[in-house]
Parts: sequence; C-alpha cells; structure tokens
Amino acid sequence: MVPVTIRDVARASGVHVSTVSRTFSAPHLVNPETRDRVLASAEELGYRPNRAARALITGRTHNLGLIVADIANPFFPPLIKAAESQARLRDYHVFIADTNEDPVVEAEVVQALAKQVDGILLCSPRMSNDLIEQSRRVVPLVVVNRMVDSIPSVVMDVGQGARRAMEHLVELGHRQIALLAGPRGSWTNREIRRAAAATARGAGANLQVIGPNQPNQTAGSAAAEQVRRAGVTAVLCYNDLLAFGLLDGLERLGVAVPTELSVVGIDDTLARFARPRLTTVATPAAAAGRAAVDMLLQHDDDRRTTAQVTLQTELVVRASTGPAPHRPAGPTGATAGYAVAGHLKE
Amino acid sequence: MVPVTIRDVARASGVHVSTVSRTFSAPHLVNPETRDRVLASAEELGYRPNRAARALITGRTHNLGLIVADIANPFFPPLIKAAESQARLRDYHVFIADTNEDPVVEAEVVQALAKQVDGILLCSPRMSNDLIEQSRRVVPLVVVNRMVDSIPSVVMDVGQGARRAMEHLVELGHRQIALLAGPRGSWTNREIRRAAAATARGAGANLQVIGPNQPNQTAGSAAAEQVRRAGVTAVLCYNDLLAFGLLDGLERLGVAVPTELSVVGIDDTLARFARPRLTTVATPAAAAGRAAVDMLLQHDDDRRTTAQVTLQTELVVRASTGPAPHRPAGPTGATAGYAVAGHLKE
DNA sequence: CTGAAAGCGCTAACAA
DNA sequence: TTGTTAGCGCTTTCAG
Repeated sequence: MVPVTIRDVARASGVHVSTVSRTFSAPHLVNPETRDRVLASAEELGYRPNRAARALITGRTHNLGLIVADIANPFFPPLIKAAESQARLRDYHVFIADTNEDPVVEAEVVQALAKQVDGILLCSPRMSNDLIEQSRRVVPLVVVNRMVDSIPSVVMDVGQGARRAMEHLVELGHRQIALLAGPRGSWTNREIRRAAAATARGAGANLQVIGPNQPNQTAGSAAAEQVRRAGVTAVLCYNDLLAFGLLDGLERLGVAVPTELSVVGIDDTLARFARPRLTTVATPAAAAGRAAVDMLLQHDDDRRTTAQVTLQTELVVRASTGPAPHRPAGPTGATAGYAVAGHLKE
Repeated sequence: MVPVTIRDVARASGVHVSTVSRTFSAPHLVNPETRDRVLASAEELGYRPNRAARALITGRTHNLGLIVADIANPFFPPLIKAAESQARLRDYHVFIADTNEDPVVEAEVVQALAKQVDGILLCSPRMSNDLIEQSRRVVPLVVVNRMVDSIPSVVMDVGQGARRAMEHLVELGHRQIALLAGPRGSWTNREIRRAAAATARGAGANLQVIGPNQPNQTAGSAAAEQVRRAGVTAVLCYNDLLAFGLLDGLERLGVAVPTELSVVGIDDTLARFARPRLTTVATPAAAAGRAAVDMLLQHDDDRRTTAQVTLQTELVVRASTGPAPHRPAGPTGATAGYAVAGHLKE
C-alpha cells in the first residue's frame, strides 16, 4: 500500500533513477554488478515497476481487452480462460467486459478500453461491420467469430459444421428440418443459416427457420411448442444452450428425442451434459482464444497484417439424433396425444 | 489510433489544458459556456481522457482485479459477469485472471495486478490466510468464498447448506453417507466438511470423506468406483461439477440414481442440466460478485471497515435423492452384478 | 556504463 | 472562473 517507486530503489542502491529504469527495461545496458545491486534493493523494498507510468511514455500498456457477448454463455469461459492464460504467458494482463449481447454497449466498451490496452479481442460481436471498422481506427482489433474485410479475425468454420450436421440428418432420412436460429447481429448465425439452407436445397430437404432467438436456454425451451407445430422431424440449433432448452421443452411436451424428433446442437459446450447426449458440432473455442491473442500481439510488432484464421469444426454424433420417424412430431402427427404430458411436474 | 490529448482539445477550444481537465474531472468549476465549447471540441476530436495518466496523479486507477481459481468452472461465470457489470456501472474496468487452482500463481497475480488496480476481488482463494493478509498490505482486497480475520469478505453460508442437505438425506433414511470432498486450500470445502460431519454425528449417521478432489467433472467420474465400494447409500458432493461427473461414472457402473444411491450437489450451476436433475444447494454467486464489488468500492472511500457479509444458501430438492435402499450400492450389495454394465458404450 | 534533463497525459495547488 | 506551475513514475535521448 506504501508505493515504492523507482526513486526509492535508486536511493537505496546509490545510483541514478535512469540506471534503475535500465535495469528493468534494458538490463543488457547496465553493468552486471550495478544491476545486481539494484535488483537486490528492488527485491528488498518490494519494488514493482508501475506499468501505467511506463505506458505513458512507451505507448505500450501491456494490457489487452477481451469483449464478449455473455460471460455466462458456456461458449465463452473456455475462450476467456485460454486467452487470458496465453496473454499472461506473454506478460499481458487482460480486461474483461460483458456486453450482454448489446451492440451499443459493445461499441462503448471498445472506446472506453481503447486507451488502456494495446489491443482488443472482440468476440462474437453484435455490432455492424461498419462500426467494427471504425473501432479499428481507435485501437488494434482482432475479431473472433466474424469475418470482416480488412480486419484480422479468427473464425471457426461453422458453415462446414452446419453442413456436416445437415448431411448427417439427411442420411438419417430427415427431409423436414428446422433451424432454431441465433441472435440478429451474429455472423455465426448467418453462416449456419446459409450453409444449412444450401445443404438442404442440395439434398431435396426443406429447411424452416425459427427465430431469431436469444442464445440461451429459456429461448430454446420456449421454442419447443413452435418446433413441434412446425411439422419437422429434426432441428439444428444455433448453439448447445438453445438445444438444451429445446430438449427441456420437448420433454415437457412429451416429445421423445430422438425417436420422434432429432436435435443437433452447435459448440459442444453442454452436449455431454444433456440427456440424451447431444449430437453437436464441436467448435475449438480455446484454440480460437489463443490464436486471437497471438495475432493481436504479433500484429502489434509487424503491423499491416490482416490475417484471417479459420479453425476447423467437427460433427460429434451422440444420442440425440436418429432415423427420421414416418410422421413428424407435430400436433397432427402420431404424438399429438402427448400434449397432456406438458402438465407433468418437474 | 492517433491519440488525441488534452492539449489538442485545449488548442481547438482556445483554453488552457487545465480548463479542459476541469471540464472532465470537476465540471462544476468551469463556466457553462466554456464547458460546452470544450465538450464540443472534445466530441469532435474524439477525445477521451487517458485514465492511466490520470491515475498517475490521483492515485486511483478506476480498475479492479478479479482473480478466480478457474474460469471454466461454471460457478465463476455468473460471479464474473455480475461483478464486471456492477463495476462498469460504477465506471470501473476489471482485469480478469485465472489461477488454475494454483496458490502460487494466485499470489503472483495479486502482486502483478496491484499497481494497476484500486482493489482486488480474490475469489475462492487457494493460498494461505497468511499470504492473503500479506497481500492485503499491498492492495485493498475483498475475499469471496473465504473468511479471513481482519479481511473484508463475502461468503455464502455453505455450512448451513451442507447441514440442510445432510438433514434431507437423513430424513430419507440414509445413515451411511459419503462426502466427495473438494480441493485442498478451499475454505468452502472445510466448511462443508465440518457442517456435514457435525450433522451426521448429531443424527447418528456415519460420514465417510472421499478426497480431496480437484473440483471438476473428471475427478467426479473417477471417484464413482470408490464411492460404490464405500458402502454408502448417499453422497454429498463439494460442487455440481463433481456431482455431475459422479453421476456419469455411476451410470457407467450401472448404479441407479436415486434408487440405489442418492447424490447431492452444491452450487446449483449444472444441476438443472443433469439427469436425473440434481438435488443441490443453491449458492448466490451473482449476488456475491455484486456485493464484493460494492464492498471494495465503498471500502475505498471510508477505509478501516472489515465487513464480513454472509449470503444465504438454499437446498433445492430435485430428482437425484430418494429414500435409502435397504442395502448400499456396493460390490457386496444388491447391485454388485451391474459392474459389467461398465462396458456399455456411451 | 552512468547521469542529467526532458517529457508522456494529466491533475492540483496557487495566483491572477 | 481561468491560467501558471509543478510533478505523478517512468523512459529516453544526450552527454560525459
């Protein structure tokens, strides 16, 4: 709490402050003996360079910003953890900010953090590309889960993942499929939708889009009724959270998974936790976090790079998908009578 | 990226830098008209005060540190989210750090962050009380999930929660109960253990402690065999993650929950996701995060407070607990033959 | 290899 | 109400 400064160390070791400074920021420029003496005093006094003061003159804060849509969404914690760990490995500290899926907050936070960081990881941004490019002029940016022209980015190939998921369903005989869509500003959502629609078209299947939805369990649960009425035999969900909620809602409605309806998630966060275990598309969130940090720090050195990294995704088949039933699980289908099961208590 | 400073604004609005400074840090001390002019120029130039520079002179960074044992542990995200949101509400930014359950990293991170923050939230610390008190001398601290003499803290009454859980089990007829313990340095773990032991003693039940365990799913899964051999009819777990893993392991071993074995979790993070749905002790993590931030910021003003806040917990009975069977689910019990079920594939 | 001096962006007395 | 001045803790020329 008593702040010990460079001056205290200088006094204690009988050298000028600039020598102490050098000892920490350019050790090779100082006589080994002097250095040892300084280091000893520093150690004894418990001196730690003040990074903020240093930043003022060097222009480098050694801080990073990490902006995510919702920390409580299980997709993010592994990404945050990996990014923070990678950053600390390189001696960077990281600011975290949660925007609550709000594009306005997002833009504000970027501005607020800009001066205090050397760069920002913008994860699953909900703001417009224009705004992102504008932000880019204020602070170095790496965008995760979105592709923006001229902005370095790390994305996961969810298009490919969605395609594999659709193919899997088609192979199982499904022809009437629903897509439980994600939130509005989401690039991932658009990718999934595009890929799913294309795959359906190519396979002679019909794709019904339900949404947009907030990517949480509640929304998934709430969509169950709509899904049942849609007359489909399979549902691809924007993420596991939505799929999980849907599973819950379906259980309440008495719709059996996968016998009456197949459900596929995306991101493989909650999939192992679900019963039946979710078939899902695994997305390498931790790897994305690490890659993004590396891009940010490297970009920091040699400027002018605008790399776009795409990480592979993988379909993981578990127990929530099965052969298409003869009739869809709708109110006019074989299972209409089960509606009363909705009154079962938890 | 082109940093606009207070001087640029001063020049643009034809006043001295100190007037610009006042406009932002003490608006009431400046003539409304001048203020408007300054504000206009600032707006136009996109000026934002540099907090680090400000901190250098005021001594207040307007940053907080948030140190947690494991971001990926579902207990923390809601706490982090709430803390960050509360902090930003008060115009504070927050650094996040993950210690990987390592007490050494914990201590290092406190030191590393100290100069850059006005205070640190130490969540579920694994380091010793001594070290915490030492850290306290370097930077204001609020400890979450631990009670340390003379250090402001926010804890949840897990002792009471464990007691209620044990009583619940005893009421269901269980007399041979296991406690699947948590990690070594955890205060929460000690509290649970103490309360569970006391309750067992008072009720004429026997409590077997299994552990310590890392608080993750893998450890829970791995403990299944040991639990089955323990000859108990019920298990109280340090957290939901461990309980979830245990459930998984038990399923593989063919032990039926709750008919053969009752399982109780703690923290209510994954409980709704489990099948059967976990009976658990709900802990108000988000409230704890908010409370801790408030204590830190308030303590910041009027010093010398050492408040200790205790938040209530609540037993939530779901489907993983039931009447005690006549024989425990051990190898010598009724279900020994189910061991072959361990070969079932996922 | 080390010291002296200037200054990063900002605030805080003090004067005017 | 505003300007002047000094200086927060540190780095970085430039001399020596």
